[in-house]
Amino acid sequence: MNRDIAHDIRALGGLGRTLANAPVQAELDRLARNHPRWTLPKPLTSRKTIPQQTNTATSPVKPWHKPNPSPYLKSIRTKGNTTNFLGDESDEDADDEPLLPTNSSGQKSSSSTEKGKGREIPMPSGSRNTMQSNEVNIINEDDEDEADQGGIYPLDREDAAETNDSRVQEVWEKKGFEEYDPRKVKLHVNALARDLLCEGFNVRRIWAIFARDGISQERQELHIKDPVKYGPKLRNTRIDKFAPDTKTMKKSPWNRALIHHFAAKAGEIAAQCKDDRFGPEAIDWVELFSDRFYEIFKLVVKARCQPGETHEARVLRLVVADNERKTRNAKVSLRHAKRTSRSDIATLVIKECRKWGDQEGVVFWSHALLITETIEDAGQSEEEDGVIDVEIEGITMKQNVKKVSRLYWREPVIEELYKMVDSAPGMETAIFHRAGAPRIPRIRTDKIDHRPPPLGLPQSVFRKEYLAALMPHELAELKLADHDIEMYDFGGFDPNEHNNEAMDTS
DNA sequence: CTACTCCTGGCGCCTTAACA
DNA sequence: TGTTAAGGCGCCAGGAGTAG
Repeated sequence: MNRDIAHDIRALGGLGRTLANAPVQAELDRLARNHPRWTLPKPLTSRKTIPQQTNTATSPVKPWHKPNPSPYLKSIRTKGNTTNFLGDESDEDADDEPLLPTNSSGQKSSSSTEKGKGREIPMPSGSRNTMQSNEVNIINEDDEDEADQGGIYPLDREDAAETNDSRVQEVWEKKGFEEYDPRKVKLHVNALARDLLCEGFNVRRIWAIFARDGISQERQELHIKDPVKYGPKLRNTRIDKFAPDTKTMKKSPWNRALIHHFAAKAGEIAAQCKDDRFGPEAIDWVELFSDRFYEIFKLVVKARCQPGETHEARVLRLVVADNERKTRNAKVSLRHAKRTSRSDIATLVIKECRKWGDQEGVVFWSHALLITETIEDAGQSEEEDGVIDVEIEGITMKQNVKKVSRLYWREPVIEELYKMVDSAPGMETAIFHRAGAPRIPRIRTDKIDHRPPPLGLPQSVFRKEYLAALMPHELAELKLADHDIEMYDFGGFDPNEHNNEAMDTS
């Protein structure tokens, strides 16, 4: 019987793919329904009726994959409710004053004329590029020999002429059919904007744009005089850096025209998309590009030499800031990974225990799941790299370990619980197929992690001494939840004592 | 109070090394 | 060769802080 289960799960792939299919949300829904039975009377109102069909029980939806639409999607419903008479057409081309009339026409055929126009604009160094407008497609195909797969656009030469001939459009037109997925819309929107920006500034990454040269003063004066002829282009373009701070940079007419030019192109590409990957809602491209450019403006200002700062000091400042950021992100990622994998593990064991008819196992792992999803990412302890001495056949060697710190507000039995949860994949070989690299050993230390707890937690996940030591206003600020979770003392507890026939610990 | 600024958390994707 | 853990990278977005 166990062999069948093992085969069944291994057929899905390795542990990673197994965890990906853990129906955590479905189990949580079940807990929301069932769990209070043990400690509370039945709720007065049977609120959501959750179907106990198997399709929801096997749905891989995870609670941390909350529906999180892009902030640049304008919901049709809310818009219709509030200000429908203010004009729904404002999404594409209502921003007329800084917008270039050339691209608002939205014609693909106009690109050749714009291109011709682009060539006659005096460029500081790009006059050498005498590419014919007819040949652009051919040249592009030569350039794109490797780019059609991953959407990577080959970089132009440093001195290439600016042009409105965007290759992004062709690439996105060639993308295959994709089903409409509300959760993917944001990814597509962001990806299109990213492609346009990287192509426009001839960089591989958006963050590199800040290091590009700025647009010249003369060109900006020309732009003021004739915005149509001398406006920003889509490719090999520049930003206006003549500003002391981000605010002025944002107000620059050139930069605003740039934002609207990119936004219009993105809207055009999205409108011509053959499938529904961009969804039915209007996309506020101007807002999106404004935000992206604002990031670039910040980098431009931050990367400048501060008064009295040497070049070396500036480089050091940027490197240090970057490293700090990386360290922060690493910790955040780690806590999230801990939480998701623990919830996945608990959910999968629940599933198997149910198959085995192991009711105690279901209860145990339901508790683990409930705890984990209650305290979420913030309730996971941090780790830091460390080295310990281990003795192997009388020889001392260094071994890399992870030193796990201790959350100062968390109820200590949760740590005992997590010790068991973390060891489960190693013991439950029938469920978890462990191939590949072994985990780095975890050493629990007494180092205290003083991150504050998240708000709205139930009282029992806190260490009692922590709560007792709080000032009344501090306690109120925790906004403790109305409900509570039954806690169990796992100190010295062996979960496998009771159900050896179900747990394959050998 | 609103609008803007920007810090920090979140997350998808990738690479690398170790192992079955 | 395929799978895993682990870490890094790059981009994105929520929301706290602050100026007006």
